Amino acid sequence: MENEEYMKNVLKLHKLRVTDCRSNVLGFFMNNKTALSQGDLEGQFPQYDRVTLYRTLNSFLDSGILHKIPNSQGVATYGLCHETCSPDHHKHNHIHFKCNECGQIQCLDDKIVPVASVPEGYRIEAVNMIVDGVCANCA
Amino acid sequence: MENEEYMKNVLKLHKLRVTDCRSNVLGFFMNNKTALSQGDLEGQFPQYDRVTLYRTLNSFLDSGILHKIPNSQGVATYGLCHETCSPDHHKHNHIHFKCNECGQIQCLDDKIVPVASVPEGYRIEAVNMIVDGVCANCA
DNA sequence: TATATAAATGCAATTTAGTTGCATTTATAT
DNA sequence: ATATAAATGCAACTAAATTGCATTTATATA
Repeated sequence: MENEEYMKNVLKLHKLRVTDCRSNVLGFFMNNKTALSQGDLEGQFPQYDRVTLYRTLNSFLDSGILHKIPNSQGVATYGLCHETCSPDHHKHNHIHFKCNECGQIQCLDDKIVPVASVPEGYRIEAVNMIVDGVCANCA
Repeated sequence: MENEEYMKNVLKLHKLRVTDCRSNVLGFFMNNKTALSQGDLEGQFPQYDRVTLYRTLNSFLDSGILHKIPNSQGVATYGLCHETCSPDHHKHNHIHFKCNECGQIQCLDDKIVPVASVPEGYRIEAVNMIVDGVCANCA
């Protein structure tokens, strides 16, 4: 378990009120190397209402603590923002990796998304790269 | 409207039985430059049951006629496979573009996904690149 | 061309993910 | 210490997708 004070500071820095739910959820993300879903939170924190967990995720999204990871449908997954993100300007130029064996989704924070090419007249606002395969643990 | 015979041949080539629903849905995809969702099909084909449309999409996915396009949640969208795909080996090395104005999702068939880099010991099986921005029509 | 059969369809019901409204509780600025 | 704006819990609801089953249909083959 990470330092409780540290969680509080992160929340305050993002202008969020400090509550038990937020501190614990943030700590869970910090101690996890993988992306997490609403379902993961429900499993970990039965003491909090589903709706509260949804709203916690959304407040973290809005404040730039988490980013949503695109996938091929199903459940939404979220990853910690390691770069400095503001609500309306997320910068996630790292690659996301989904292991087809264990199902876990990771942010490859040190793997930069390569430059994308689009047709004449198109404007790029964000680029996401999702790699599917087998992680080192499962290989 | 495309040639009815052509649709039938495509279905037969993918070892699918030829039905009205499948021919019409396939034709709709062929005449559309953009990716389509279940909802798009329901709007276009009120004569078919929702469940039938779901199953049509899934049979097209399984047989390699369509591929699923990753997104940041919401509804699933599907695009025609232009390369030759088999059920378990889809090759979609083109970039997907989502316009934030009109909401349409396109397969940029001639824009190749650049090479991804992953950590030591990771194996790559598929790479998806999704670009968000504004298309030429909306710019 | 007729027919057996495996597959596709339609309908009802269910599951799962996510959202909304509202009363109550709580964090925090003063 | 307290006013108040925000967070929580609960119930109800919406939307997306799935499952089971009876009926219909495509198609292989006799």
